[in-house]
Amino acid sequence: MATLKDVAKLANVDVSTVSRALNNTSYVHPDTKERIYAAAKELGYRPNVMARALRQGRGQVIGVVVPRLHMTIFSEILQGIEAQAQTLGYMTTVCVTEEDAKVEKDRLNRLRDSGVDGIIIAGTGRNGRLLRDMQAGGVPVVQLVRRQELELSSVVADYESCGHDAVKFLASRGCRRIGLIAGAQHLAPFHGRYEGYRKAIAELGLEEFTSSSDKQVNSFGYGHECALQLLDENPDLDAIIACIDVQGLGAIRAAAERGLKIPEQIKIMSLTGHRVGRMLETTMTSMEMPAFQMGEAAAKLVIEALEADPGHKAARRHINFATTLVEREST
Amino acid sequence: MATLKDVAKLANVDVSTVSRALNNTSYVHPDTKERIYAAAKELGYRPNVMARALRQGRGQVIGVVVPRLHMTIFSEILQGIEAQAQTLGYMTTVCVTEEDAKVEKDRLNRLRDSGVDGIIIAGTGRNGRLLRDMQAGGVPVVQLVRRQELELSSVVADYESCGHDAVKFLASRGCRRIGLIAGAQHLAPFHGRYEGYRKAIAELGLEEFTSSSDKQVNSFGYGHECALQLLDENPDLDAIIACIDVQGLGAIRAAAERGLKIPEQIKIMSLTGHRVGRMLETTMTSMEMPAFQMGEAAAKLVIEALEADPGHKAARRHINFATTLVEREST
DNA sequence: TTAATTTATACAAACGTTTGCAGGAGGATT
DNA sequence: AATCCTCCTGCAAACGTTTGTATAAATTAA
Repeated sequence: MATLKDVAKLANVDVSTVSRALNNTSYVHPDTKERIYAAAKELGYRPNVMARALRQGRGQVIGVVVPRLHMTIFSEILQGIEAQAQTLGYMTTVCVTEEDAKVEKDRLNRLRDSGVDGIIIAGTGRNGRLLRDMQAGGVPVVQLVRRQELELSSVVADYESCGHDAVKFLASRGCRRIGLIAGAQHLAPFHGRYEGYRKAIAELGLEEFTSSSDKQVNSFGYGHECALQLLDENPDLDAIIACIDVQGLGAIRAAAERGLKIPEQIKIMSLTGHRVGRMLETTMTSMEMPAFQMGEAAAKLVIEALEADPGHKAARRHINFATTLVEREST
Repeated sequence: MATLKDVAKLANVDVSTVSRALNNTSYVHPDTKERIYAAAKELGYRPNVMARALRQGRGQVIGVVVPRLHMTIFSEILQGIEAQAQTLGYMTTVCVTEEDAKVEKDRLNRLRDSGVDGIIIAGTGRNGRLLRDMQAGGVPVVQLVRRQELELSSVVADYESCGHDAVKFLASRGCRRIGLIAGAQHLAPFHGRYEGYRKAIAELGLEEFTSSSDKQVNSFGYGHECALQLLDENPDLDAIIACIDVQGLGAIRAAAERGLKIPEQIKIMSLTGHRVGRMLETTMTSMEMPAFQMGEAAAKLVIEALEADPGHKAARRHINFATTLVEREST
């Protein structure tokens, strides 16, 4: 691998001049520049990212921390992050926590040690202190999907209106006994959706039906179990709202097991569409989240923060994406 | 951030001694060691990964290149890679190519420049030269899912027997007119499955029915279009094999659109289960691929290669995972 | 014409590690 | 008593950049 030194030797100048020429960072005589470019090209010179990182104290990398990828919205968001980061010249390193706060802590420390310039995290909510420290230490942090610390920037969807609109929509379709698979209330997205649900139900003068479980919240099983519970306790339910798609699939299964026809006897919808809904046999109505764009936004946010002012003094920003209802066969 | 120098000063020794003590890389007097540990702890010392990377020429990072993540087997494989890499002390940086050879080339170069120690790639097959160069240049490369260069190690599933077994299975269920959604023949997994299909069909003395499209191969639309074509050209088809789950979903939709009952009138199965099958309304029979384990294997392979011998002289290894048939309601 | 400015280049330090080499102290072996 | 290990530590170089400072030449301003 050719180094700056090699190029300098070939072009008959000092390494500093080569550096300045290649980075356009100071005056360099056009002729010299020419010679340097030629030399660099001839040697196939490519700057050593590690050396640059050491010198500059940052390595053009952003760290992404998610609970999991498979069968979740995060795989799509990650694609958005990666695409945007690449176009801005950054690499993306990803850590999967399996929703374990210990693992999350460890990964965050590793990321910091490895010198990432910024962090995007869909967290467990139990490492707020560490995250604030990192932000204070000059590594901007953007919260993804789950907003947990107001002191940190975030990119989320409007969960409350999402839950609210879903109820209103179902009511407009004639539903009066609407259940919610509530999800983990300590996580903002689930809590927000519940709030929206609750308010809409109150506004309409209806009764609340909710259910939760201590299974892994991002799963088919969670939806299945909760839906069964809802249906068994309230046989006259006419709609079930699931917070995420895989839960919705579980609910569909549960309805089938109880011999209920969708959508005639019961309507089912999801509040976090990630385009699975339209692939099903009975396509599922859902509030679609612009996952890819949310990823792009998060990447843009964190990179702007770290490039704009190294002192991270910029005000925190909270970006709220609207969700759009897509009606399909399940309602 | 405390540096080695700070620790050295506090412990009253030279930085080199601190380095050796902390890395257990040479004799250090127990008392001195004690002092050094104490000093390091007091200062909250954490080694600077970038400096170490520069010095050692490698940064404990492996690069992963995939065509996409969302709704594909790669999101699960990536989880396996990440988990294994982390336990072996490596970070994972991920690049998404969208199946574009130009993008792939660019990402590979960026990865190389940024000093990754190894690469795991599910590639387009059009950058073989570059990949071989990288391997020759000391950066081990492992091909993932798609084996394209025999000179490089690989982790794949046994596609041929997968296609073969599927046909045999369907035949055992009484099917005689079995169609295949063939996929992109320039990609090994699809080609292999076709070969298995072809051979089994021949052994059974049956007729071949295949279909392909020039849509994005990893999609619902691909499966849908191909299935419609198969069904319209051969109304008496009694089974359709899709290479991957999302294609299978498309095929199910297509069958429904043609008014065919599953599994009575037509059986449908997928050859790359990634656990979507069991969540559907009509659960889908599929050859399940141990995606997570394949990811783990790939990570282990690439890390062993780079740690075992820096000269990368080790023989290439090809790991072939068996797939297991899981029968569900669609057959 | 002289002083001030701009342009162009080189020197050298720094970023924080790891590591080859040298050397001192002490014990064991000849 | 000389030699040879083993244990322990420090010095200094190196990894490949970026960047502050110095300086010389060319240009402009006064």
